[in-house]
Amino acid sequence: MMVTRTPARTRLLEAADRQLFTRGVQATPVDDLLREAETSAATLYAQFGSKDGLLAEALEGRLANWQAAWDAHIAEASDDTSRLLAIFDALLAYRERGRPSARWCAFLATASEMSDPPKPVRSVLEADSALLRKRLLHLSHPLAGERAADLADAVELIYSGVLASLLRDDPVDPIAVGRRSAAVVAASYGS
Amino acid sequence: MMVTRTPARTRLLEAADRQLFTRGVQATPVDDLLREAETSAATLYAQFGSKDGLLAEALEGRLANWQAAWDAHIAEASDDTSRLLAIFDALLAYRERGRPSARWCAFLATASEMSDPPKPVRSVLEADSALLRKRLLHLSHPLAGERAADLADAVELIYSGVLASLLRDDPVDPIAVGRRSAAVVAASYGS
DNA sequence: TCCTTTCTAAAACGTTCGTTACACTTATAG
DNA sequence: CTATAAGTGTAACGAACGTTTTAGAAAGGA
Repeated sequence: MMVTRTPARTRLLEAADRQLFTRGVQATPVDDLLREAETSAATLYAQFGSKDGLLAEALEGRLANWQAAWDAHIAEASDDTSRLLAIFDALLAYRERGRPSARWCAFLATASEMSDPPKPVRSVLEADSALLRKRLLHLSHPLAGERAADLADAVELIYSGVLASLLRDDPVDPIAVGRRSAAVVAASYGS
Repeated sequence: MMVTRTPARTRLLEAADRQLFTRGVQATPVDDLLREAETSAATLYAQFGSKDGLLAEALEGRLANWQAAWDAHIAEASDDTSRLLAIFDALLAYRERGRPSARWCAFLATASEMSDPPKPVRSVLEADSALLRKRLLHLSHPLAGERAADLADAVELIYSGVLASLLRDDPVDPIAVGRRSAAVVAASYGS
């Protein structure tokens, strides 16, 4: 008799989310994902078509979770500046919650590994960058007016710096450093 | 009769520098390096021991070149602030000069690809991070005094952000954005 | 009961790739 | 000339890995 449990498709996505972005996509063999998900190769290829297909859906899940977390922290913020800086608070909460672990950023890591990603993967990567840029631009407008694009560029760069700093064996907390720097830059637009 | 030409060892290093960091380490087969270097597998393994050995030496070369370029731009700067910001000018010159091309940063890309790099590779990566941190701390001191470490952390993060931004298909010029942001942050320490 | 769908187990295929072995040539030194 | 060392081209090995295949089991609905 088979115990009712979460479907194989979900287990595969969870295993992919946990392994692909910590060990690296190329460094993680399909067999390891199958072992953690306690399923078989046939199921994976029936559900996702390929390893890249599974990767693409795992990235979509990350994007959805991140977008929701960011949303929540924007809603909690009380003034325009903290709404712009909410991205750092969301990142802090996102990483502290044991949720999906990763060495640094699943999207940047994937972009770094695959110089020419297949279409479904590329779409998610572009969607992530687009979301980042669009939201920061929107949040920058009340602070910087016509110069919102410049402020948004600066915050996006600092945010990417926070993520990249996780790759170096840096003792300091990059999220706090990034938030402080972004606050200084944002304040310089408030004249 | 054999024409005297640059030794096979040098050609291999040049080929590695040109291919490993544009296509990715794992994505570049040894055979492609051999083809560009116009040499044979036996020579590579006699000279470098392994593909990772060649990678490590290629990274060492990058580090030496980058250190020299940064040195030169620090020497050219006239005041403390431009000495601290010289890292961005050096990066700009380093990338504009056709020299060694790369998708973003050879060191961060390697760290991202290899979750547990072999010792010689790890050494170069750590040396790069150490050089970055040590120099920025030294250059921050005349500007921020006792708070030099904080300023150095901020500039290092922004610098990493510049590099990471090259991974996104960002239309804006990250080096200029980073230099401006770093200038604002540095100025905030000048009270 | 039969059918359909989903899942499972295991083996095998085909490819790619790092690495090594082998036989041979060239350059330099004694 | 000869001996030694370094370099070269080719081929092959051996392992890892993504993917496919085959055959069968479990579960639910008509």
